[in-house]
Amino acid sequence: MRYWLMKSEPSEFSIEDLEKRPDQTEPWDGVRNYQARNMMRDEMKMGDQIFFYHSNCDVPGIVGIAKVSREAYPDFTAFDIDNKHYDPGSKPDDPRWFMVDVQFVRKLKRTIALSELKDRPELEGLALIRRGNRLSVMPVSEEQWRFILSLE
DNA sequence: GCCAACGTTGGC
DNA sequence: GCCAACGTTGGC
Repeated sequence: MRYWLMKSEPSEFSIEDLEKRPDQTEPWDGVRNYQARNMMRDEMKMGDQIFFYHSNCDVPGIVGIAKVSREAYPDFTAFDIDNKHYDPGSKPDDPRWFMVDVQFVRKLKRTIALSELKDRPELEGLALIRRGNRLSVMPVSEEQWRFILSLE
């Protein structure tokens, strides 16, 4: 099993929104970055664990845990001309963008803030805190996963 | 293939 | 709201 971190703006979709879904599952649509797409399409497997990260908010940081509940399939929002993630270059018979479904596991007891993660030498290699990083889906090593949970 | 212009992300 | 750091686009 592998570990990941996925970013979402809580004003768009928060961990609370995921928890409130009837089956607590949601398609992770709207990713329009090739690196992030490749990880979802090629590497994320059923049951993989995910840190749910809130970005672009008062206290950016890790707020909860989710897991992969459906492996990659075409992101249908790319086909919908009225959707803000519409991409005319992606066709149903030749899709450009893929997504996975994620399912709520639990909220953390507290937000582990980005500022706190940056202070930890143990997390030096974490993609999230590399300068200029803007990836919305990124891998987390098992060691990093355990260490971050120990901060909770 | 180069690179300037432009758009987006996301912390602050 | 500002702006650094990217990624993408498109003219050449």
